[in-house]
Amino acid sequence: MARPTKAEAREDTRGELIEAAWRLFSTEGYDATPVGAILEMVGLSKGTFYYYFSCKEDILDAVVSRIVDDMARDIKDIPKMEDLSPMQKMNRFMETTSSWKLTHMDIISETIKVLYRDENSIIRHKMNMRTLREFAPTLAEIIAQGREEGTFDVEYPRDTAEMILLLSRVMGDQQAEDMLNLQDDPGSMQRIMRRARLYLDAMERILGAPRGSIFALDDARVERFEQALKGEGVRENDE
Amino acid sequence: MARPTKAEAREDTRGELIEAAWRLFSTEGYDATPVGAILEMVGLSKGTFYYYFSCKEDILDAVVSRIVDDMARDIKDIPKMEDLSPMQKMNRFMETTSSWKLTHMDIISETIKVLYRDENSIIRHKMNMRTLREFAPTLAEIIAQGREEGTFDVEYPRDTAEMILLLSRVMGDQQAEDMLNLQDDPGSMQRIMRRARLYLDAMERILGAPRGSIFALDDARVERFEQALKGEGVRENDE
DNA sequence: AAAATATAAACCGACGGTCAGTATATTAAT
DNA sequence: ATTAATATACTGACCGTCGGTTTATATTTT
Repeated sequence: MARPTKAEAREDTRGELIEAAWRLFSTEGYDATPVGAILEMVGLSKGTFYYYFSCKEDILDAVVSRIVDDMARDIKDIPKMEDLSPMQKMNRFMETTSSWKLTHMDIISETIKVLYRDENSIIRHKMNMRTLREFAPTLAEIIAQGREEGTFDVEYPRDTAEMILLLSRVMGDQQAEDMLNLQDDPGSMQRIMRRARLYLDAMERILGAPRGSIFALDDARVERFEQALKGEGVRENDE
Repeated sequence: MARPTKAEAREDTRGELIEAAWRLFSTEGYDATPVGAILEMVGLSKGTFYYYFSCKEDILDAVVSRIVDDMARDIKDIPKMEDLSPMQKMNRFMETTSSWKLTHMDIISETIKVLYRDENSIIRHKMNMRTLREFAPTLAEIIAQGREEGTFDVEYPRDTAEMILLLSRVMGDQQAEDMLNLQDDPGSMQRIMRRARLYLDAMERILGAPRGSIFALDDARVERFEQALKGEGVRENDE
């Protein structure tokens, strides 16, 4: 009734709470999830929550850190890959971030609906800030390498990196929005693709890279993307 | 004690509520402002609020609409100004949106601190969405005119307009953040300017416009900008 | 006089957060 | 080895606040 015996003790209570919180935040929303629901899910009582976290926002930060840091691991060592040219590293970077989303598409597309509700903009905002902080140095390094080799024509790698990241963020936002309006409007698929190319072109120009050098949207990827969306589109209808 | 007589009746109760709400949201934050505080400010009671608004979020929407629509009025007729070239219209557009911020700088810089707190991202998000919806058609029209005259080299005016708008939004976000760290770091002023130029350059490239054709950041403007910031920087210290 | 309008005020349930307490685990002292 | 002292992990009742509802009531309009 108080501290559990070693046998019945949890191994990673904090982690369990974070996981449960994410499950709830991404299905119900942040405001709509009472702290009590998180505790109910893992079978603990109110007090325990405030033993591990100082307030509700604190566990949101933890949730966001966990997700973003998970993504960050995959890209952190791209600048050190010596068999890749800066341009290839750039593409690898783009691929990795976008394919992370693709791999998690099944989860994400269900989640997007919730995450992109107005009231949940705090979740997106925290993710955005964290993503910027975690990804910008890596991308800046790639850009700096490219500048030294003459592949990119930029003055300030760090600022440019942030701008590229920010651009790809708003692209993601728009695509998410488009995907939500997908079921009825058949032309929206083309709009998504058109926009994606527009953004990719913009990034090329910003980097001063040759036209077509960023190809994160090759045909195979588009194909997979369409499949994922179609699959979801069908599932969408039986609500 | 119930319905006031015609003599003591308010003229625009709803408007008063919206104004009071904005005053509180922008100084205390959205979550941190209880509905009751808005009523207290205008001297009304709970029931009245829910007579004019269906819920708390409803008055936030009203606040946002009022502000954005106010800005939108100044730009809506730019495309029809026949004495201006598309390029000039583009610059006028940029000037108007950025100078709106400048004119309201005294209010804004105090407000920014509140608005840019994580919990208030819902306010920013709603403003962003509304701004995009209200401004994009106008900007798209200007771009389309420029394309026909050969000034701009773009394929999709509407998408490009949205992208430009989105870009200037993230620029604004970054500048706001920079301004918050202004008091201690003296180099941040230069960073703000450097970034602004970076973004303006990026927009030029996206539009396929000649280098230097967008000059929303001329010296006079920079000067005024610096003054406004300095003034605030001083006031900042006596907290 | 009836209906619609504009306001008051008491009230409700849910939620975030606090707190005093409790039982187990661990470490240090004897 | 035993005991004392402290740290850890957790409980659950409780509190204040807040968004929102409901009912009442006085005034205007029709």
